[in-house]
Amino acid sequence: MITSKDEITPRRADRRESLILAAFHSIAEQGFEGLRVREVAAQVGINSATLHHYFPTKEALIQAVAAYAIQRLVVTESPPEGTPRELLRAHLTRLYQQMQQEPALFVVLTEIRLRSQRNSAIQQFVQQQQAGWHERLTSILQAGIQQGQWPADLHAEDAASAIITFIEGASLGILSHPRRVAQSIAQLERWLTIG
Amino acid sequence: MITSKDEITPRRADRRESLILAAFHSIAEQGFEGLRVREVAAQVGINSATLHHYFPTKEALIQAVAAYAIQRLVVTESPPEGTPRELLRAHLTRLYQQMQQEPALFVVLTEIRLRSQRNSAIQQFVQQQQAGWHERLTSILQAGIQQGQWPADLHAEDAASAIITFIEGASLGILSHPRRVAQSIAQLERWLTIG
Amino acid sequence: MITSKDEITPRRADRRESLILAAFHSIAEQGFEGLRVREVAAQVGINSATLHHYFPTKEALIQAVAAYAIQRLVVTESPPEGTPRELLRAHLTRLYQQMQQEPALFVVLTEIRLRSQRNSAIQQFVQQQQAGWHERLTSILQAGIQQGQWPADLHAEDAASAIITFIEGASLGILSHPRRVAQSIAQLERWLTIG
Amino acid sequence: MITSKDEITPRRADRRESLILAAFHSIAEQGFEGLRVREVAAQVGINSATLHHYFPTKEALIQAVAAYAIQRLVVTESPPEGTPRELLRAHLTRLYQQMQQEPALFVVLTEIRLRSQRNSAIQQFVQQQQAGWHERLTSILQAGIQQGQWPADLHAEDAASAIITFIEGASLGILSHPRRVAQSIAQLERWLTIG
DNA sequence: GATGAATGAGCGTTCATTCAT
DNA sequence: TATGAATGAACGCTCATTCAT
Repeated sequence: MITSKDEITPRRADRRESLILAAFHSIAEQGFEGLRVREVAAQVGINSATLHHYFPTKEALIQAVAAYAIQRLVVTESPPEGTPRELLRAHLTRLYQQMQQEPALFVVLTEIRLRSQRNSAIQQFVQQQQAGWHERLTSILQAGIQQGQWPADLHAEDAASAIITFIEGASLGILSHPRRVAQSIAQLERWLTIG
Repeated sequence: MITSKDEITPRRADRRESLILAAFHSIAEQGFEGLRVREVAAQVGINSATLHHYFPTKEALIQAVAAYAIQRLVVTESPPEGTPRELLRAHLTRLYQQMQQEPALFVVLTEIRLRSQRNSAIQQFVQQQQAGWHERLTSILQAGIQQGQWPADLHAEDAASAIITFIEGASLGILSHPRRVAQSIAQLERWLTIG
Repeated sequence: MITSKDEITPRRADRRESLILAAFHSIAEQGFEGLRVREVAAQVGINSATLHHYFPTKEALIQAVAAYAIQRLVVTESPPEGTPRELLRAHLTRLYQQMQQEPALFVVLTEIRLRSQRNSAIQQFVQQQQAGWHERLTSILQAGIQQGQWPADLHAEDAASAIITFIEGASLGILSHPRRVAQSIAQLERWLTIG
Repeated sequence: MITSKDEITPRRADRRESLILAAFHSIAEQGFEGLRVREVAAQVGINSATLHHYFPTKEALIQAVAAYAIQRLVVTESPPEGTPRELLRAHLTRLYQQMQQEPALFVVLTEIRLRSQRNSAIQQFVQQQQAGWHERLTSILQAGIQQGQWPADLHAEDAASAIITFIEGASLGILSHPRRVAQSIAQLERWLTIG
């Protein structure tokens, strides 16, 4: 027998997620500047006072969106089978595909990156993600160097940093300059001799 | 002999500039989200009503800041003497120095880039600047290819795009991840064989 | 049994009405020129932000006041028993009594008449009311002519127009020239041979 | 020889008049609500600060407009030749013609009438004008009664009041309901047996 | 007399948040 | 949990008026 109590928790989680998604899309379309608690609540079909039962403050909602967006960008997933070159290629390809399929995610991520400079809670998310991402890229590159797929004088760490910097630049350009981003990715792959 | 009339125009221009600068720093520190006309006016020591004497609306002030910031980032300057490699190297070095000396400019530029996706007036500024920048990079690279400084199979346009994408990523990281940006730049210069 | 739900709507309606009344009196005393939403809200004992809970804009409040004032001036009521002469007499008497009892209503109505020249929403209210009023007056007069209470050569329409014009002039004078209005009404009734 | 001093006074008077006219038209189009000192000044081609050399306050300008408008409506002019009936007929005809030729004057006069209820300075102008007007109408009517042009039981004073009330109602309707005003005037003239 | 610059006071409106129900 | 009502604080902006030049 299902009591109402059994349902409350999943319902609560569902609604939290709906609110995060609604906020996410608001930010994608109007930036943090245009984010309105009332609007987010309305999109989910609830009163804005009710939203505060799920997120005590607007800031809490924003943090949840930040966590959600960052987790959406899977850059430290468990590596599938493949040589380092294949892994790196797959990594970039996957990111670029995601950029094309849901540019909104990358717009939001850039908003978050900018906001992280003034918001320590968000900064932590970002730092963590970037650290893991950098580590993973470095380990792929180092493995490749050891296997002779890249020259021994390639700086694995620097190249990892460059890839991240690059992807962040692409995130910023994907919506307004998609062609430039495509060219950039192609060039990056050539430099990494995985093109 | 200096009459009062001679001074009136410069004074007005001065105050306009002061307001733009104050707004610029507000945006650098708090983003567009945190930009308040009262605060900007106070920073300059005037009443907010007086600010509207110089900028009819907040939006006009924002556009002036955008124009100012974009013009500060000189990426299409008349080329100094040098070979294409030297030119490109100087270009990147100069940008990186500017990033270190005034990271605020790059933070604001990123804010502007983001806002340009929702503001057509700003979008025009950005488009124009990016077009000029891309053109200049391409011409440097093509000249270098012709002179044999870069392999003939280097895609000048793609590389130019990659450099821009890259610098935009660096702009986003310069404040919170300066080390990563430094490594990235070093790697980019190696890829461009100008390191 | 009265549930809270039963009460919510009347409460909301009550407050709306209170606000309309407060705005009405503000207009009566200070004209549209002197109407301040903060003041209206304060008169009702609420924050001005709360007023916007009931009326999204000042203009919406003004329209509600216009509708209220026009509806207060009942000039197209279902006719009570009586001959056309009696009806017309009762009509004028009633209007004059209302002028004396609540001159504020007529002041506000004049403000509305003036504003209707620049405000199409209000213009509609006014046009509708005047059309209905004119029609009713005309039908009373025509009935009277048919019954021989007025000479056959009386222009029912013209007389109806004259009565309306007359009442509007009286509305304008009732506060500052009550004696003149009294004399005017007396004279009008004599001309209509109902005095 | 004409010195600049000789010219200053007439120039000053001219400019004052221009400003009054500009304010008059502003009020006619937008009411007192929409009257802006800056706009009036701009219409005359001067700075709003300069306007304050001619009228110390907005209120002073408004009073000047009130005086101007009231003086424009000549209702106490020295009587031309004619019988009382002819005089009264000419009086009404002239007013109606003026209404058709420059309805703006009557709109402004109604604004002034309304404002006079809250502004003692304007109230004086209005009272004075109305007193003179009423006196003149009464004397015409009384003369006519004495000469047998109107029945002896016509109340001269009441009829004078009625005419004034009537014209004020017509002023309010001339712009939005010209047909109704025309019918009203025709009816009034019939009642006065001057039609 | 004329003006550009400046301002204080105030305006209508917004919005995240609180609270009684 | 859900909400309508309420609010304080603030926002961008307006405007008559003042003042130094």
